[in-house]
Amino acid sequence: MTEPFHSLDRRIQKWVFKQGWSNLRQIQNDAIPPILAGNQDVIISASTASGKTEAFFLPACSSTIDEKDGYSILYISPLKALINDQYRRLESLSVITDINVTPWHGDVAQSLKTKSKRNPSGIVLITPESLESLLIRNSGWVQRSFSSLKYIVIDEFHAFIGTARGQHLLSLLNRLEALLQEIEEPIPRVALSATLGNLNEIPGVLRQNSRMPCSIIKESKSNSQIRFGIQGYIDPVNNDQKIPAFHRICTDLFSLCRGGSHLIFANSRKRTESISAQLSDMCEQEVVPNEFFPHHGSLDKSLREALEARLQKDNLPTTAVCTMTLELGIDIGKVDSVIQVTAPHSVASLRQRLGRSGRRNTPSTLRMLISEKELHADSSIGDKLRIELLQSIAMTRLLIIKKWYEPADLGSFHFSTLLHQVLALIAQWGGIRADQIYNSLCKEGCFNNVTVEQFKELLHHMGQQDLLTQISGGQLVLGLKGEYLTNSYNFYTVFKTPQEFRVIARDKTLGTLPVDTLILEGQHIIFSGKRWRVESINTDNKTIIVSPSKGGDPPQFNGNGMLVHDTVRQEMFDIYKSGSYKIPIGSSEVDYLDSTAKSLFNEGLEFFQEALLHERRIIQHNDYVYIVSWMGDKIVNTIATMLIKLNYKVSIFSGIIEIEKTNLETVSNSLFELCSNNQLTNSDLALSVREKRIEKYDDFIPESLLNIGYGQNYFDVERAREWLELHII
DNA sequence: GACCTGCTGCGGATTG
Repeated sequence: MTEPFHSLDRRIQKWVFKQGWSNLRQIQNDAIPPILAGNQDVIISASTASGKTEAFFLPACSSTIDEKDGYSILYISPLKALINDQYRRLESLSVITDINVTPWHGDVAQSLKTKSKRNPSGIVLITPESLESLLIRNSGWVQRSFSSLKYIVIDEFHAFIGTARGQHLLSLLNRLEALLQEIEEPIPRVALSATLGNLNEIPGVLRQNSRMPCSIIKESKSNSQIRFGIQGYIDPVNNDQKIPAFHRICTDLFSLCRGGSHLIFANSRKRTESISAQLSDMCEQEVVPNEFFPHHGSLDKSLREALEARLQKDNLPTTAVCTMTLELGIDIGKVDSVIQVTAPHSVASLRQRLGRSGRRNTPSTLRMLISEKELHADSSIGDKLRIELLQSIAMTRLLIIKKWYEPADLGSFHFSTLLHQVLALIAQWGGIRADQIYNSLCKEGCFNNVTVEQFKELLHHMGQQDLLTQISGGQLVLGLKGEYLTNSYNFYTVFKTPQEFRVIARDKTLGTLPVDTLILEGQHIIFSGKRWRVESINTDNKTIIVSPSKGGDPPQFNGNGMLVHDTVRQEMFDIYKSGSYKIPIGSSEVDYLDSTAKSLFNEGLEFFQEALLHERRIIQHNDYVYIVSWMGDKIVNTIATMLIKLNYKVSIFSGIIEIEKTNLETVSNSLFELCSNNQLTNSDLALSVREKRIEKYDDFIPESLLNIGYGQNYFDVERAREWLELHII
């Protein structure tokens, strides 16, 4: 064992030996000195299953092992399932070291929480929402029982960064630290995370005021091998004659996956259901036991857990057809291969998915199955360019050669979450002055891009809606509406969830469907990878009763789009410009496309060259004008919305802007005028967007702030103008 | 043309 190991407490060393470990991993050794020192924040950045959790807990437990009064370690996780996993893993350590471990989330028995409340000590494993409820309802107890807190550790920190829930978490950390103010030194924050695109910016996210230095511990680059390939499919226009691409994809999936252990990522719950039902049918036709199962967020927990256990046990061949639910940190072991059907949405998520495959001594395997429409006289430019295949190729190259992935977007205002935190602070203290709220949340806190004027406007608007009211002496207290919101069971989460129906078969809950899904009695549906007939729909208790049947289609689940990054579109352009998708390794080139994908690529390339797209960004076809910018969706959205403001009829397909009933000259002149207007801002553009209420409390945000927040998230006027000046004018 | 996450205290019935 190495030098750092010997600085751990003897009881911790004993536990390590009992695990049968002959050595600590590199990140575990590296983490010991800064965590034992206890005078700095630490970011541990490494892939899934690399021993990050132990890297924190070994030194942290070592230095707090004899603390018996109050909690010493606060562990925060985005998932209840992860808390349960960690609790199991810490159990043996807690037996040897006599450190209490308390899981604390909505599913944990009240009795267990009450017991820990009477005698707080050791480690608490909690969700942000449960911590919020403790701060609002029990802040006095929190102040006492966390008064000797030594560490705050956040698991899966990458899952929080840039999101409303992440902003909530940061605000909670600041509020907790403010509550424990008698402690002179701030409490070290430790973030455990998957590798991040902009790692050097993360210390500033973890703590906004830099009151503590931050060490970054990074896993050294692995030399693991990757096998990858892309298979193309042509979806025929005339379905009577030829087999649809979907069926050929399923046939190939069946032969690729049968008998092994695989994950199929299908990008939407609807497609996940279709594919898994089709593969199950094929098992039935071949008279073999079914080994294909769906996994997504609308399926009941019991079904998902059964599948996770089956994947982990490894004794039965199992393929999960899944959404991002199997991208996260839940323990399912490693699989033989990962298959992506349709183009991935981001390189970052593709990377997480790839990390799920590759057993000991075998390379990670990634396959992509991409279908494109057969061309006809009226095919769109996007189809002619074979844009989905091109995006898949670009993402593969960015992941494998350039080792690039999207950095988190850190510029959002999060007004909805700010409003939530204003209410939470007032609820926590009973009454508090406006300047105190501003200082704690904005000036010293994580909403530091919000100005005093914007904050005043928000408070004023909240007052008008009876969310809060000012009493004599200047204190703010909750208004009637504010009382109603904060007393609701639903208040502790900052993210929005739709109303849902429960789907039940033979008294067993299969999962949930959004209330606005169009489902009728007697209809046949696919759900949970099986085929059903809808027997009855009960709107009072929000249930749908189904019975087994044949046939049916999966229901439509709703969702918002996401933004493709500039770098991905630029890579797509570079590939066509250079004319080759191959990856140079040494003096040779790796080809990873099958023959269909290759001919699809050549069709797209041919159109690119014929249309002179290597030098033209704007083209005309009949009375349509197209802008092919090869830029990310923020810039595409900005240019499209600028044109909509000038009353053009505009639509966007995969980053290509289509303008109806016009000509090149007219559009170019308009764009020139737009560029000469230096006054136009992102918020001005947001004015013409109708549906801007996206986050949970957006209904209570004044229109002006809504425009600022939306503009910041979806537009970039400055860079769009730069691009237009360079390429169009 | 997407996905995911989480949440209380109390009253009343039932059981040992």
